[in-house]
Amino acid sequence: MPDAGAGLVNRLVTQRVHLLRGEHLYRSNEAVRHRLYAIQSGQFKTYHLSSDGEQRITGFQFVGDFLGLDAIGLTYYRNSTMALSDVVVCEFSHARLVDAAQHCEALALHLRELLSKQLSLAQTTTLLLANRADQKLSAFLLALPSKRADDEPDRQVLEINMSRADIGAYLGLADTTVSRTLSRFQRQGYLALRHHQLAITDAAGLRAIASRNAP
Amino acid sequence: MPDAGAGLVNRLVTQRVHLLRGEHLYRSNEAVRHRLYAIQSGQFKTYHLSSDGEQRITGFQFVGDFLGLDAIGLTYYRNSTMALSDVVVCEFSHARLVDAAQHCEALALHLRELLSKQLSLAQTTTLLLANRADQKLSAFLLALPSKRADDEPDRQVLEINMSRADIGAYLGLADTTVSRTLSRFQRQGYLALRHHQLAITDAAGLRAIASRNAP
DNA sequence: CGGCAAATTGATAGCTATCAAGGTTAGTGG
DNA sequence: CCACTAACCTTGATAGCTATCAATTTGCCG
Repeated sequence: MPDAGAGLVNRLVTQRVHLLRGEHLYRSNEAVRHRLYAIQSGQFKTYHLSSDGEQRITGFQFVGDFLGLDAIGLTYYRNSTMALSDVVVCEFSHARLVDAAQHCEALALHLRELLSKQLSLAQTTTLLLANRADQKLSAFLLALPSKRADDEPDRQVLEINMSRADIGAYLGLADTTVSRTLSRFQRQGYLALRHHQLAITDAAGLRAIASRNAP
Repeated sequence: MPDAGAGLVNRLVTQRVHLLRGEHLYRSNEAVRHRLYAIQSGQFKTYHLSSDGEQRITGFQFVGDFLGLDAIGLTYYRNSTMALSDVVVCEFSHARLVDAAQHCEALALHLRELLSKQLSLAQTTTLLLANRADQKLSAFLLALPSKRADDEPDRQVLEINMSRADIGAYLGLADTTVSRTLSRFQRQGYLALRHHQLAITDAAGLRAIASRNAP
């Protein structure tokens, strides 16, 4: 959030919600509670249930991302949002936020830009439609929020709390293909993976894979 | 647009823009003109240019869809928008729209809902990430806006102004695969295709293809 | 420690990208 | 109005990739 009304925004936070790994913030077909949520720590996944019971992952959300923006005009939630790790979110009342925005043009502008940015981002996600598995996966890994290692500039560390099956459902790949490709990336020295910790050791190499059409 | 201020909205239209097939409404990296556009007739495609010059289709837009919503907070456009047929769009000034929304809560609500709906839709597009070509293509065809034939209830007629290559770039398929799959759908009696006119003759069959995971 | 879910890895069949060759459509210029 | 050209579409053959099935291994939680 911008400086323009940090105190104001803090007064709009109705509560801080703690969830454990596996718990839902809301589920599909529940009545919309007209709340917005900002992720303070942890990771989420949002998904639809298809008619045959399969989960279709629509996205992963990280620290700083907002949840609930896509439910603003709705009566029932259209997707389910599950914590992939223990998480903390700030809860806002949408009505009070709108009310405040009426009297603070800076806040209103920020809200519009936030929605527009989310929209732009959701559309860009289409970049994941590359046709080869290594392209999808390298683009996916590079898009994840990561922390640069202090000592090595090209080494980026990040947390992968989602399962291989989740990644596959998101990218349109079988979980075995995700596992295979990650293993191959390790053998080829692009990354190191241990438990839920992933370190990208050759970001330039991954970018090359993600962007090349023909080898 | 809702009844709440139809006259008001009409006064916000700065002009009607006519474009020919192949012309651009705006291009990537152009300065944002702070306009919103509502499609009155025709079809558009929006795309990114990847580093190697390939077009990545981010979406197709049809009558009633809005353009420019994803550029609200930006200085430069992040995608290019091209007319796939002769088109007519209504141009709005974003600033004047925001100004009017300040004094008309119904309009403000409608705008928020519009953005939220677009966001929800952009996320749902992830459904196109199915792993088989016939699933992608059947889901794609069913999502296109169509007119029901008056005489036959199960027959839906729609216009396909985009090329096979465009569809392929959107779904993550080669253009030959799109062509092949469409041909097969015709042989199997799911649809009839002639020039840019497409008729879905067995929507239920296509839905079955789109939703089944294993045959 | 035991049971279970997740991850890895191998073998195989099926699908799709690629390369290549006509055929068709649409748009251009005479 | 017609011929021509370029882009688009279709279709075939082949190689490469991925889904699937299956068997282990690893890690997690009670």
